Amino acid sequence: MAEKEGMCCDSEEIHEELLKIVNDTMPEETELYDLAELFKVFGDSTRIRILFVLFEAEVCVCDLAQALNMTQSAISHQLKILKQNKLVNSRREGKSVFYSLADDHVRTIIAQGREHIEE
Amino acid sequence: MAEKEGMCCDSEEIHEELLKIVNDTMPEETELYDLAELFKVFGDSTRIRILFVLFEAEVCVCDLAQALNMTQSAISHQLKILKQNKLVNSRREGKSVFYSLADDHVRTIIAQGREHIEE
DNA sequence: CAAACATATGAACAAATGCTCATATGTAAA
DNA sequence: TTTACATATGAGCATTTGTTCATATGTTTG
Repeated sequence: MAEKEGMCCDSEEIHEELLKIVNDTMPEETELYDLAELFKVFGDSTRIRILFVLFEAEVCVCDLAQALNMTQSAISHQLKILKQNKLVNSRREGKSVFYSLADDHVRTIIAQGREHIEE
Repeated sequence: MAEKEGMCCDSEEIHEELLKIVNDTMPEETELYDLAELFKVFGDSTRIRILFVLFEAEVCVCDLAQALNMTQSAISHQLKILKQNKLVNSRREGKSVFYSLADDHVRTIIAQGREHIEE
């Protein structure tokens, strides 16, 4: 067999097999990107805190800002990201907009995360 | 009752109740930070791809680099982050270092993420 | 309609992030 | 010990990200 560029670890069979398995089981490029994008949303403590508030109740923007002691603008920007990624829903009631959790995956994902860091 | 600074939405009782609930159920500052830190790790498609390879087998660094068509250095940097957050373990065998999944929370978290984006 | 309130949004800026490049460390073979 | 291979790591750089500030949009009330 001709030498292959980039071979390493002195193994040859394992590479082929590994590459085959990876090709078979690795999700599509776009799914990988979407997955990373989703977790990026959970990767900010402000958004995590917003979600913890929404675990308890449906809350309007200014209440969120007050509960988390942050600017209305900062909260609003983050809510937009949460909504774009379908983690929250919004409902207008008069001048206020109330936000709530979109589905239970959010709870599950965060619960698993907590389990992990508690070891 | 004296007017409170920062009141909003023309409600008063709800605020107090909300703030109480939030104080009771919101995790500690450090846990929130750690949680966000953990999800940040999942929030990069390179690291996600590494994890998908490790779902299938214990793999050494250069094989990972080859399978994902990336630099050894880039992979090594990301593996360090994965290891710091206890998502992977490593084991030295001669010149090579083999990486493997640390525990099943990783699988669960990613599985939940996939479910979410598939709606 | 105008004024007040609640929310959304664009620009700007500082901080964090991921890759590359060069090089250091660690291990095995000659 | 020297050489070669596998991995780790620090510095530098371009990109992304979260907040602030100013302002726009949307809604209710006077």
